[in-house]
Amino acid sequence: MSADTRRTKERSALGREAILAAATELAASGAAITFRGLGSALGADPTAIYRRFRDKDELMAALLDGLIAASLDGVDRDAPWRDQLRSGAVSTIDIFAAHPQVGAEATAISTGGPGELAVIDWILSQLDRAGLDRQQVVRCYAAYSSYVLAAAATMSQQQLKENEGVPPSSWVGDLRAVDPTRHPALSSVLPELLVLTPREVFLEGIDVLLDSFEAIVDHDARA
Amino acid sequence: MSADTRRTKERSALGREAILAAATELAASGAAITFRGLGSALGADPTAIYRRFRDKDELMAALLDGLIAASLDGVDRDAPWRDQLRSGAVSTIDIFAAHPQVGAEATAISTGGPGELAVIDWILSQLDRAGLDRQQVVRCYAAYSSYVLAAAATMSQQQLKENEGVPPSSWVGDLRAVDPTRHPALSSVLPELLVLTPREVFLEGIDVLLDSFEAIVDHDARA
DNA sequence: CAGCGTTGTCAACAGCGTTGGCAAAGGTAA
DNA sequence: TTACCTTTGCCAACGCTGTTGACAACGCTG
Repeated sequence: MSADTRRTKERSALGREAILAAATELAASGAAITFRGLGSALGADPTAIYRRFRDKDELMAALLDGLIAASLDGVDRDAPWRDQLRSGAVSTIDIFAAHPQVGAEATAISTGGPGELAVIDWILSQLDRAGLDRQQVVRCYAAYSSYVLAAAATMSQQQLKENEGVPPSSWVGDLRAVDPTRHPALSSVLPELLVLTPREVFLEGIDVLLDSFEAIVDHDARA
Repeated sequence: MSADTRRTKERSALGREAILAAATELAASGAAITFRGLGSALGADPTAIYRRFRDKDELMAALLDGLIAASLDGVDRDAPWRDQLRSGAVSTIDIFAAHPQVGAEATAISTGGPGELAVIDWILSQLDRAGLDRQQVVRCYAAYSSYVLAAAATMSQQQLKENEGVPPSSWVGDLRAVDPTRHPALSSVLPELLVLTPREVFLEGIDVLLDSFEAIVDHDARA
């Protein structure tokens, strides 16, 4: 209404941030992220988005970068390194599960955005604090980040399926009809497998990974 | 031509296996898997595929199951457990990288097919051979399989991007413009990070994971 | 005032998965 | 043989998607 609120270059209501905010909200609602849906959510023409983003890939990358950045917000930056890395990982998959479309449809792993840079730097500094040398910092960073990102993306897709009506089956599919003679090792631990949820599976992996990091630290401290 | 070649029920050239073979070949060629493209590759109408598969998800799941099963073929089933698990993991990501469309477009992690069952049983029996008890077998299986599958799917997408013309950038995006004051830990190990390829990153993760499994075995043997 | 770059709108295109109707081809029984 | 019925492949069409080019309205600058 009043012209006071707008300053230079604020003539357009459709800035990058407005679009990203609407898209994030859309993703959180569980709806698919489409140009037409996004346009109607913004009260604007769908193609107006092309004035801010070259194509959908760029939009999804920016969206993904925002999610990655948000995964750092819940982390206590004064906690021990292991606690920080674990809570960051948990926070990541929770945010991805809350915005399934972004994680599932984002084709690129690397966003190249500020959020990704901040997270990379944070992971590296935690591993440095742990007492690892340069080479092992890189090695452990690679294992940690590829595991967390890949698992988060995977869980996004699984979450999508559940939202679409597919019943929350066991994370390992339908195993009720497994033949004990053909797959003895499988049928022997079947009860334990069936109760696992994808989230628990992910947490197991993270703990195994962090155990391994600690073992490296201890081993080096001894030498 | 001659009617001798066909026997009972061979009237249709479009069995499930024929479709899957054509789709696998199509995926190996790098082309996108679409009903129309698959139809022309088969010399048949695209919609004929619907007589064998309910929808594209079912087709992709069957395709994925075949790839998973194939990842076991190159493994020496008499080798030590650690060598088997490592070569199985490498074989998995190589096959996924060679058929990027399948890994990238397959929405479901779990195929429910015979290939998946065989691989699950194989992983579990290797971990059992390693000397782990039931609970730890399940725990390590969860970490291993979720890591391998998630990383393989991720590398499929990355491979897709490269095939489409995106230059083979560093696995962690464009980091040349990183500010040392804002991201000190990052810029300190930047040289080591930039030379990493996605494949190396994956292998680092696998070795870290297998190290961790061995540590569990040793720790239990001592107690 | 005139000119220019920016921004939002509109119609349209090609591609995708998917559906229902229809015709031809076996197998089976009278 | 004749008649039927199920299976199988073809065809046209639908609704959805991302994306493009042309066009009009706007604010800034000379």
